[in-house]
Amino acid sequence: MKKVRWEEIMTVAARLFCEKGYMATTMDDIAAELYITKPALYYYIRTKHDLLYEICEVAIKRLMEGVESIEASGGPPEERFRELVRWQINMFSEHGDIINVYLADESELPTEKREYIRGLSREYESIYRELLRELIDEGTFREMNIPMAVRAISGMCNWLSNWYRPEGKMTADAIAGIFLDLIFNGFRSDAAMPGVGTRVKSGRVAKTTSRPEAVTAQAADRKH
Amino acid sequence: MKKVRWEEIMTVAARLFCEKGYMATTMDDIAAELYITKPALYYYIRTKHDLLYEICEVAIKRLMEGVESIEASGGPPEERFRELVRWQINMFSEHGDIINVYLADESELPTEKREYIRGLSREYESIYRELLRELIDEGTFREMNIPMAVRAISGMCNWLSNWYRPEGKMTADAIAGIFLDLIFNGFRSDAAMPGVGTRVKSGRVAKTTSRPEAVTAQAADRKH
DNA sequence: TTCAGTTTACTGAACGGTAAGTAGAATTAT
DNA sequence: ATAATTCTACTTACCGTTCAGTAAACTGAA
Repeated sequence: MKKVRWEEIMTVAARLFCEKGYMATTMDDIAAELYITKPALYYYIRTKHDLLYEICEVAIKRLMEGVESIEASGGPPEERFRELVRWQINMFSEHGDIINVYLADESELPTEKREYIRGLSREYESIYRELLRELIDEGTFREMNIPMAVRAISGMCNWLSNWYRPEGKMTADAIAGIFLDLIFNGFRSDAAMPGVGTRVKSGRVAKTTSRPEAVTAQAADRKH
Repeated sequence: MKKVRWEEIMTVAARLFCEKGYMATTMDDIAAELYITKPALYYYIRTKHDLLYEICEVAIKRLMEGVESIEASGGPPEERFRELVRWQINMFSEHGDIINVYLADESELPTEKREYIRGLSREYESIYRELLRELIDEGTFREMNIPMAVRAISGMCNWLSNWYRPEGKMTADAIAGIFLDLIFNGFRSDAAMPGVGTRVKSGRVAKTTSRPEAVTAQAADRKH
């Protein structure tokens, strides 16, 4: 079955692009990993760029799928927001190769395909902005510069590509939990509120805290 | 003067690596930009990797310089933390090319040099962790998973490499102001606090808020 | 016999890097 | 002061290698 083989090729290509980078991976590398020759590889694909394009498309579409099903769930904004962050961070453990390739090498795509992918990614961002708007309107979040807040949150999440290891101590869910705790409960201590002195070790507000989670997690870079 | 020419070469190389990526930039590209031939370029440098290495080293060292002078200033932890975030974000406007190359292509360095650079970057991170520790100990911040909080903050800041344009509407200072506001004052609305309604809008501590800043800022990617 | 899937053998272009040579300015010797 | 020498800053021409991609022949199963 051709489809099966094609998916194997995509998986291997994504892994190698992720490990070494798109430009540094040769078609011979990919072929060798599949125990075939380079021309055999070209029997299934047209160009190297196509490979990258398919990977990026799968990545952004998988991101969108999650977003759409969360939006369709009709839950309260806060829960939808939490689900969204969890989904995005989960991508790094469930589909690490493709999301890392997408984040690192999307810029290597030929202009037209790159613009198409970026269009999808703008759609994705706009959902984040709308959700933040809802959260502000319902009074959960305060007024803020929405595009900048989205960039801050995206940055926290997407930066996982620079340190997260699936085999590490921190699970994606644990990371999402900590990040959401920081977003919803802030960094500041209750005791730091002007006025009273002693710290109340987050009385009730922050009971979704992260404390029990491992306090360390090793880092090491992805590209060898 | 040879030093002068060498600095020109570094500047041009950083710009091209930033625009097209290290791997996609050829030595002829760099030479052409300097109106000389490739061998003339090799009169000044040893290898292509050296070029990348020097750029990364300048980037991380400039980051460290700032950190050290801030630490030496002996100000209160909160002010040092704010200065640190401002310094880091300012790197993107003052030395955008080198920091972007450092963040994007450091992984292309040959093993030994890469490890040296990563050692420096670990030192840099540990300063962040220590500062967070101080902030917690003095009661400004609550107990938290420090390494994860550092990653969240680094992510917010370093993600600038994916959307910040120096010629855009948002200045580095404005961005730092917004991010610091989010970190110190959180996302959550005062009204959303359970129990009692109004919270003191952090009397003095947080009057550096971002609200008046532009609510939008265009994004577009760096690599052509 | 057919044909999907594969191989061997190759092309053309581009790459990082080098060898060898040189114009002209700077330095030294006479 | 001038002639001889050395040095800086390059150039032309090229090497060895690697790359994406292809033509055409082969193989084994239905």
